Amino acid sequence: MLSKKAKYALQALTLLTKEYGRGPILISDLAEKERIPKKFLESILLSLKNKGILQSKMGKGGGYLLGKPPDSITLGEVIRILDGPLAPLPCVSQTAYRKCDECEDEITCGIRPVMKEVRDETARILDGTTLSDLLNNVESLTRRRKETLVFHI
Amino acid sequence: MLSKKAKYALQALTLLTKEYGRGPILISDLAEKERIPKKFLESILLSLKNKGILQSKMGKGGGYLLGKPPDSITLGEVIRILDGPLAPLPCVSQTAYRKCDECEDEITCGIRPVMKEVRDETARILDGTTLSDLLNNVESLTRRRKETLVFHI
DNA sequence: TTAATATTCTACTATATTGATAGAATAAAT
DNA sequence: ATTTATTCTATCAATATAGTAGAATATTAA
Repeated sequence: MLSKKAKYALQALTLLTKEYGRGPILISDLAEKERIPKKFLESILLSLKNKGILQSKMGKGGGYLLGKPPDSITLGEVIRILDGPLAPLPCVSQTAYRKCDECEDEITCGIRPVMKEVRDETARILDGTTLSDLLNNVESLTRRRKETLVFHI
Repeated sequence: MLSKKAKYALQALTLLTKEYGRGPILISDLAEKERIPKKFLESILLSLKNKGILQSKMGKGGGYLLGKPPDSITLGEVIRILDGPLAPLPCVSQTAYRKCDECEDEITCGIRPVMKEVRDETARILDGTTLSDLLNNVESLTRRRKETLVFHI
């Protein structure tokens, strides 16, 4: 399961994507609009900043903004920063390989190839989806709902 | 990440698959062979028994055995019992749907369709892989390694 | 029917992770 | 200087994970 940290991050980033190119947004605005505890969001945004996903400006007129174009930021990138590797076992992670501690002999482990496939499919999807895609999703889903509402009047 | 519980379960089940049809195996034998803390394995096997994956026999000559044929037990089934739903968000789980607590409006959430795809691919793989497949993996990997060793003599 | 064997049940305990908060320090703008 | 915001340090509560101890129960066999 995705942690709240990662979920909150994606929510805040979606908002920052919507406002991309229009200057910095306050933490408190993001927190209020997405109903995220402000101090908690603060630490999330800071981690994202330290990894280059976000930029920040201190003082009046300051706040947070995307550190690069939204079509160059993938969900995989963001989730790995907040929740760690996507792989279900350390021994099949591409970005953070580690031997499983219990594992005697990785080469003949029958579980590994299956988990490798899970990690590859997960990475394919999440590394192939950008913040722009996320915003497009929201917009097309919102459009679709409005049409349905009109139809029902 | 898979918990140790689920990993241990799959290791023990692989062994029980190998011995399928040859009567019950002692917890202590499973624990020793797979280097799993015995008391911990005990509780894992009990959960699997309560869900019909395993059968048990008490007393002398007792132990654990598969509750149904190994080609009818999927990894998805086992992992859900020990780690809960496969889905990265409760709102995209097929077997344990719940509304995300923070989520105002699920219908227009841009994250949801992506996570739905992740859960669908994960379920496709894990519900499509059985204990027999796991054992086949081990055996073909072991064969392949032996051939390589011979080649190097 | 008693002893031995093995699972089952109840109840803990330690450690790590998750989700969050408080307050001082620092930087920028006016 | 004052105001505005992020940044840093420290801490905290709740929950989940990993593991342990020991008594209770069921089965077999002598």
